[in-house]
Amino acid sequence: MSDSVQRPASPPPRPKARATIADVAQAAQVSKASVSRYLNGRTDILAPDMAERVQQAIAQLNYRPSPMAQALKHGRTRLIGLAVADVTNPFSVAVLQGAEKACQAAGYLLVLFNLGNEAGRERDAMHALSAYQLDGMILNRVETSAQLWHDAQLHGKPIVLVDRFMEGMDADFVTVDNPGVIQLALDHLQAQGFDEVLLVTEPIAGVSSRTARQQAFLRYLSRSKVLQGSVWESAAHNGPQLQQQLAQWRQAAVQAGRRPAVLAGNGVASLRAASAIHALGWVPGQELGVIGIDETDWAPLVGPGLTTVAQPTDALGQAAAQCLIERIQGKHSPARKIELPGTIIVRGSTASPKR
Amino acid sequence: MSDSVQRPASPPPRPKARATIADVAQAAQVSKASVSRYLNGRTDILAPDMAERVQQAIAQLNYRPSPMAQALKHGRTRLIGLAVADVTNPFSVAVLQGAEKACQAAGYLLVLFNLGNEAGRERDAMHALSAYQLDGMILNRVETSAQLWHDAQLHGKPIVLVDRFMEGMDADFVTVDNPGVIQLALDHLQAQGFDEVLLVTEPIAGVSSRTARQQAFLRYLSRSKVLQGSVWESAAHNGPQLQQQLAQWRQAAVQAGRRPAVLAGNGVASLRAASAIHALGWVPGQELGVIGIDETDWAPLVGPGLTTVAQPTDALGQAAAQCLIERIQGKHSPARKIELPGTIIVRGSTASPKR
DNA sequence: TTGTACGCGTTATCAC
DNA sequence: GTGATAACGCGTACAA
Repeated sequence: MSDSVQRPASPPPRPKARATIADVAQAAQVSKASVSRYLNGRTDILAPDMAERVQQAIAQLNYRPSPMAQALKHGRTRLIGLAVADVTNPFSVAVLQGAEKACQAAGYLLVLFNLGNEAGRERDAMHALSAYQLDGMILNRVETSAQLWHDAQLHGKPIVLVDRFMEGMDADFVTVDNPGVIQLALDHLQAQGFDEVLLVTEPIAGVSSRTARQQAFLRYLSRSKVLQGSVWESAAHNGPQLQQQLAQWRQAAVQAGRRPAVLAGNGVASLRAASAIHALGWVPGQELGVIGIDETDWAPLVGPGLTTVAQPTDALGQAAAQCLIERIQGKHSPARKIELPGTIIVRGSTASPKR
Repeated sequence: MSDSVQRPASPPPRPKARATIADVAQAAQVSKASVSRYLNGRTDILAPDMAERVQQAIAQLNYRPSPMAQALKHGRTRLIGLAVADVTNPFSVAVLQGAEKACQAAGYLLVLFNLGNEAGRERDAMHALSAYQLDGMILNRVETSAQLWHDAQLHGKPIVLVDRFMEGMDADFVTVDNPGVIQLALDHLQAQGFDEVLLVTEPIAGVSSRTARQQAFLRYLSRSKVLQGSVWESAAHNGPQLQQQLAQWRQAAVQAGRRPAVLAGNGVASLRAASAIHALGWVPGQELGVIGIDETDWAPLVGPGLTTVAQPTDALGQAAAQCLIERIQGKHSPARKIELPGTIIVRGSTASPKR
């Protein structure tokens, strides 16, 4: 077992260690301070030949400063956290991509936390924020109660909220223009000749984006002369119930001589609604109109294609990240709310109903 | 503009700093060393009353040791990187979830890198591996040429490959059993009465998983008495071309009195194939059989439902992470290859063709 | 212009 | 048993 001997001396476990600033200094025959200055662009206070030697030593040793050590020194890690409710939701991934771009451009590294819809893991994410000294955090999901994590826990680290707001938190908030999205959808349905709309949404449960869409929906209805509608909350695993509800609702509408359409509140709700419709043997655009918020890969494929209102996910992610980075860099201004418009993509599922 | 004044003094920007081990020591009236011992569970070498005081001080100050400082000390960060070719691919996300579970259970934090199918960003990820002193990395995509990053770059950090292997790298490799998956699919097609199969795959381009599936496909055909087939590589944005190819191929098959089916090589290929079929006005299971590797959200919704062979994504992610963690903890053994089986999910798209 | 010395938060080694 | 102290890699006053 001679290979299990542990030499207690300095470099036993890592065969090839990273080059340090000291190594560079030695190779270039200068002091660590000079190397540091070179790295920080203080070349104006450096003799050209020294800069030259340092430059070569760095290249030769393939040296990169250690962000960890830098973090220890002045509290910044150039790490940004992104906590999403559920990576499984394509919306989250799309926002991630946007945020990633902005972070990369600004020299930050994006760290993903998947909260998996579990409240407890949100606390973990907050702990990680301070433990790993992340410079800031983009938060997509959040317990609906604001009090749970006091700002004191953040140690002054900035936070930007995406998609879901929380009353009583003064943090920047980036979201799609929910009333606008609802209006796009309902204007379109109305123009196509539908007049009875069912909003299928995930359980509202205090989630701000769902509340906002529901309220915009109801407000639109209250002002419309022709549109009527109602709301159905579809929980996780009660597909049959949704299916039954859809059947009853449609029958009543048709018997009343109305033209029914379903509006799905987001991508998940769209999937549930499409599944229920599929299970009933219906075809979107045939027995009823269908429109969904959130564009998805599969929207063009089901039936004659699903009409959707796409969120500007990439822009949302970028805006959130840029917003956060400004805060990190010390911008002091009252909390902002950034609202971006959605875009309608018309397909066959909202073809004008036969009279 | 009085609020734009910058105080250059010490604690202006961060109002509330984290508690340090020194704070705890002072509050508990002991030395930092004792606190450290307490934290590392050396309570057997600690006077009970001291332990008590330290315990209280820690609770009172809400103290947590700084992973960064620990990293500086002994090179481990308890951070694991996961570099995926493309977060947009649901397969990546599913693997991520599995890996996350295992990491969480072992007290590691998973950091996601989205390579966005760009070769350059893979180098960035490798740099981050050493710069942020990640303890290891799970790699999904990799430039097809192995030499590009020499092991020297890793500074002895372990790497585990997922889904895509690279010749000449001795790293652990976790993958679905590709020949088994192909066999499941073709056995099923044959049993249903199909005898002319087109494998639609993303461009092979040296990607090991695609190569493996293609080879297994061809091998199966060469041994089968009834099945014939061919391969079509579908590139990113040439939907029309795929569509045209499908039409020609099917017509030839039918004219020869054969029963055609498409086998899509992964989720992305499934989407492309389904789109082309949709654009041709065909229905899966009607004009031709369709089966896809990778289960997707939308598989049940298109036509009579798409038959798929699901990869054990969660298990793949977990296995990869566990594997890596063993390496991190010093396990020395020759590089392993872990192969997990797939599962077939039969739906209407592979209904027996009418004679 | 350049080098020396110290501190960031931890842990490990040594004396006490 | 316990406490001072030296490192880890880096930035930066301060001294030269």
